[in-house]
Amino acid sequence: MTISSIEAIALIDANNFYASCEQSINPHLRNKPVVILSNNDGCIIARSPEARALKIKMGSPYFKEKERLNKLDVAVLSSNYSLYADMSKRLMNLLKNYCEKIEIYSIDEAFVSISRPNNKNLYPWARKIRALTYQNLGITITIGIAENKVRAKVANKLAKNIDYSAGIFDLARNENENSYFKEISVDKIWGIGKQTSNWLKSKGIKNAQELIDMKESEIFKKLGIVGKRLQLELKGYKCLTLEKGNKSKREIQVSRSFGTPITKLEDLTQALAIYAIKASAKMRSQSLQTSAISVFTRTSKYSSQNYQRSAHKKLINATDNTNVILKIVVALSKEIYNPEYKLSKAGVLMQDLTNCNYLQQSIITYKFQEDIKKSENLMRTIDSLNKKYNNKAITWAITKKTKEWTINRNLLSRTSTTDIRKIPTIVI
DNA sequence: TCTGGGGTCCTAGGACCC
DNA sequence: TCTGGGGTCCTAGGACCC
Repeated sequence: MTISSIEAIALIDANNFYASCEQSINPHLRNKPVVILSNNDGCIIARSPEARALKIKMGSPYFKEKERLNKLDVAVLSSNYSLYADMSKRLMNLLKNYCEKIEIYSIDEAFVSISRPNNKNLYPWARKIRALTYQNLGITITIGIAENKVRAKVANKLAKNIDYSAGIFDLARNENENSYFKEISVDKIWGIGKQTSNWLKSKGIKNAQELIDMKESEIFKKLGIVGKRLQLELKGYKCLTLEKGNKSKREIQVSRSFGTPITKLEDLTQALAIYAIKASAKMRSQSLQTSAISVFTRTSKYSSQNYQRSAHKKLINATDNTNVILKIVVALSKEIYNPEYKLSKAGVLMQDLTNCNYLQQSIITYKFQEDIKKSENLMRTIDSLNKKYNNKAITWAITKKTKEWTINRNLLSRTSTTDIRKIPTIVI
């Protein structure tokens, strides 16, 4: 019989992920200030360390910063999600080889579990994956190690804040952890957002140590079970488990802000139709089907007009069929349209998702089985052609009319790792 | 002029039932 | 005439995350 070793949890994330990806495929950008813009070239969502040093703010709208960025000679790029998704896949595949369990938490972050060796020292392990990631992907990662998820997040923050940490920090290997906890402001703790941190501050709670020492009943009364779990994890108890494997999605959303606000029903319907086609393909790629479809639209958060509507439709049979979904979405779009408002954003949601491998078919529709089969084959063919020809092969006529409202992506980098035609060329 | 997108979890309260 | 209260299920919306 073996004595089971103590399991440690690490939170591994990539530093300035989007900016690092761009710098990794384009040598000219290395060691230069780089910022990445959100969809629609709206605001700044990632900065290289060099850009950070210039005090360029995260989340700041691009149009306000444009001039200054120009003056400072900062490279500005639209976000290139196919590049980031591909780099993410490579990163996660690498991590998988060096841990026992992995929960991919976001595009640039993963919780992993690893048992502590006899001498308890995980620094050599951490240094190894950090070096490998840099060598193979050109990306720097930070590793925070502790006993549970919340503390691993704290450790990761400390690894970033402490100069001599070299990107690795093991909270369980530190004696004077209170002094570290006093350095962590409450609003930097995972799970504490703006509302909660305002409340805590009004109670005189400013840092992680004070939160740990706060009366449990008071936290539970205000923050419920979520707050209670958070406090217990900070104290070192294990409340949150590692979600293993590919947990299937509960909903799929496709939504965008418009480049220019729209007022015509035609445009709204067209936009929603395009999003519905995307969402349907996304569902099929994950073997999911929807039984509840929602659409929504709204005016800009920053305009004087305030209008927001959504409409829903429940389905008797779950479906992933674009034709079926399009019909519903087009009908729903009429319900949320209002000609008096300048609409700035719209989207579709596929909810009540079920995995079609376990799907129940309603008996009423039995006689339509043949039609459904035919339709399924058609969808499969379209998906595979689009995969082969880079999403340009087949689509629905409604998407082809001229669009005045489409999003701006004026500063896109090349899709070097996912499109063979865009591979970097070397001139000798 | 121009301010992202896509998720999850939890809770309060309404509808309905007996 | 007086008209309870507990349980369940569902939904909208809040809060948070990256």
